Amino acid sequence: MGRPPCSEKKGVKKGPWTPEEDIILVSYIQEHGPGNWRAVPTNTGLLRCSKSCRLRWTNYLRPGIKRGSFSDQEEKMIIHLQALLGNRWAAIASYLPQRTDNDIKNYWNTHLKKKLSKSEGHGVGHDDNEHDLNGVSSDSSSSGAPKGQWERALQTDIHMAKAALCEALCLDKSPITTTTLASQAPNFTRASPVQSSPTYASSADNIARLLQNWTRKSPNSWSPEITTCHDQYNSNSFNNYHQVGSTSTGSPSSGFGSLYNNFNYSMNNSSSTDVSMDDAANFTTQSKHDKGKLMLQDYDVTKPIVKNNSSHYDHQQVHEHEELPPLTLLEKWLFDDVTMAAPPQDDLMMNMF
DNA sequence: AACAAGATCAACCGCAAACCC
DNA sequence: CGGGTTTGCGGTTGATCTTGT
Repeated sequence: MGRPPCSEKKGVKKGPWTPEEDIILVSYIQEHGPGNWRAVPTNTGLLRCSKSCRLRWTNYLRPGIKRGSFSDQEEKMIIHLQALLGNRWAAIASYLPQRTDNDIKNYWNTHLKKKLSKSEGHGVGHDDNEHDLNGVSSDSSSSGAPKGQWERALQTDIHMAKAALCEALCLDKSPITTTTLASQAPNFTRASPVQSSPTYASSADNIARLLQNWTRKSPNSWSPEITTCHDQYNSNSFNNYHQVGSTSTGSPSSGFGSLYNNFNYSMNNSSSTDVSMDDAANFTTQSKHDKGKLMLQDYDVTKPIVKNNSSHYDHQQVHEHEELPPLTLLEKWLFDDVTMAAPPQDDLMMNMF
């Protein structure tokens, strides 16, 4: 008999998070940093399981998350990467640091799958299995996929891991991070003011924005380099949040005001700082067991390809360079529209080295 | 205006890997 | 090394929103 879901525990709440809960969680993380999720419900009094807290943070409250509709470039990247990596959303998300794996997964399932199946032509009698534009199974690990495809996907992973390592070790080369990756895409703007998602998502986004500078307050914060995007974050952010919170939940809790002041502090002290895409890309979480040491984690672009191939790749070694590995060739390929219809061949990937 | 169907997406669940003792 | 705990990931669900009739 397995462990029962945490939500089955007595007094554990399920369902959508309220703005009040978000504030509590954010406030706690602002103080202690993410990690040690098990302690979060206990220490905050939130009636949520640790898992739920972590999910809420990583998917919605974490700074640097972009919400709203996907740009064409993002869409193409996802299609490319999905073809390359299969349904490894976390790996794909690491190339789009502003997007969460959940977001990408949803977008794939709701938009791209249909789009691709349409573009594939009008029912040449293909089955329900998803295929990318190139006819490669979208789920390279699925049992139905031919062995060759699975091996190919694995080999590609290894190649890309090698590329990342190789380039990371090239100190004389100026690194190209997701910053440049993103900057090549005209529509890759941070936190687009035009939010397609209506109420709650945008309110969570506002909290995330407010958090951009929270590390300034937290001496023990795990990511001291994170700075704030002051140009976009004005007090309206919180006001919007407040409004939304009020409408969606009736009325905010009494503790809301003091928390607001708390966040306002951050905003008012953010005027001299700037944020870049690098900040989002470098946004790492501290291992609960490695306090004080930056660790490569989910949203670090050095990690994606090797996530499941750690034996091929020395994370620490790369990290010591304090720079993200360049992805020049991949970028070139990913943003090359011409190659949309032509998958990367093994020999092409091999030529990277 | 009311209802149904479809679309969207936040959140949950289960599993596996990572981690610690 | 083994067992227990924690974390991360991907698949899935279900509530809510949107669109069509």
